[in-house]
Amino acid sequence: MRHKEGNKEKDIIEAAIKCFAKKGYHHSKIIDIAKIANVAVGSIYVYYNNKEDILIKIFNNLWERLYFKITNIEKNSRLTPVEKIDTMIEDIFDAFIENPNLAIVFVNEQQYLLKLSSTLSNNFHKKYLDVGEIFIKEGIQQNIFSSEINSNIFRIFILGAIRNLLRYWADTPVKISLAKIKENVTYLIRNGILKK
Amino acid sequence: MRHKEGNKEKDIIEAAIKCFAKKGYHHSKIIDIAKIANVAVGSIYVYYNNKEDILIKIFNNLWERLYFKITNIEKNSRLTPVEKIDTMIEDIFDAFIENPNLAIVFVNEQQYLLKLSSTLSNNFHKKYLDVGEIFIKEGIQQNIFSSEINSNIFRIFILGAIRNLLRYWADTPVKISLAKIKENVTYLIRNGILKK
DNA sequence: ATAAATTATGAATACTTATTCAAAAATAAT
DNA sequence: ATTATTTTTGAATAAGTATTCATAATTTAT
Repeated sequence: MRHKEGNKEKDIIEAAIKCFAKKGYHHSKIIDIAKIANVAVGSIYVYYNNKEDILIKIFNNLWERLYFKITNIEKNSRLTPVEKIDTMIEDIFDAFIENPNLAIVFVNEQQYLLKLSSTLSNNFHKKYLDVGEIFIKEGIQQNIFSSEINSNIFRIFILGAIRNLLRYWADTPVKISLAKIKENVTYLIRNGILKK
Repeated sequence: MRHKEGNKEKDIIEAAIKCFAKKGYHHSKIIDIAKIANVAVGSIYVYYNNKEDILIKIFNNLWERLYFKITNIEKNSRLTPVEKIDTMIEDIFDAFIENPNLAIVFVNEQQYLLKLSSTLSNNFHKKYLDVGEIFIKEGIQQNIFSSEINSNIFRIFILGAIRNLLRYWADTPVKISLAKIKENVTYLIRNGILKK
């Protein structure tokens, strides 16, 4: 049996991330992706059902990795709720440090994808959010977080804030360091803007 | 000279908002918009240069209105920096209360548009952000806000958070009231999650 | 009432682009 | 070396859809 030499499947998905980041999903043409990946147009359809399928797989990979990390945080009973949220935020930032293009695709196409991915069987994105909400509830139960906070609203609040910052950072990586952003986010979440 | 009876220009832009909200910009067809607006396909091209032009005008209208409001806040010297930010947040939420569809279009297409609108002459969006940043700097200068906060990061942080909450709210208006969301956002920005 | 000007129409056009598939190339098995 | 199997290819196909424009309808002016 013939054994594949290169890894076209991987080449294609990496090319797609580059292309989607640069032009956006809807403006990326299959032929663009093929050129970046150095394969023929037809080859893409050997490894993926269609264009949408590529995007779905990009996201599923990402959320699977993040879900793996958050379950590790959850298992670590020595961490306080504050530390859990800090670590969770750190993991999200870290996931994008190695791949700014992925960050851009994430912030731009995530919403479009939610409509499709909700039908997927292993929805790592949903699972991830559920664990995140548990952390907030723990903090409130343990009387560490203010009980005035609605955990659902907070979850959406914080993810939106991070997403927007990542987009900004990914677009202009020179202007400000991700470490600085991470620091500010952690501070703002803990203390808000008012001076103590 | 002939005088227009109805207002097709307005009908079209309102139909476009509905359609973009429901299907997304890229999946909305000109013929869809024409049907909703009760006009012929050709009429759309009488009032707008092309499909993109409609989207650009939707956003320009929105940011123009918000810019008008924020300049009024700026002029009101009796307000403290905290009150200014509170009012600013309130205005953003209010702008979408009357038109949930506009909120959906805003959160979904804003990013795609930034690439185009940056070339526009009256960029109300940019002007708006600049005034917002002034409020933060005032607060830090007057020693009311923590000086650990980077005003640029905060601006992006807070707008991202609001955008994400609006999207959530617009998608599921029954689950949670906008008033409740607004309340939580104000609280979080002031105090963070930690109990005092 | 007629002409002039304006506004509205939608079938036809032109263009883009995702997807297919028959054939070729590359590799493995005999 | 020959055959079988797998992988790759890209021109051709198919489908969709933004935009145009000649014509019609409507309103205003004379």
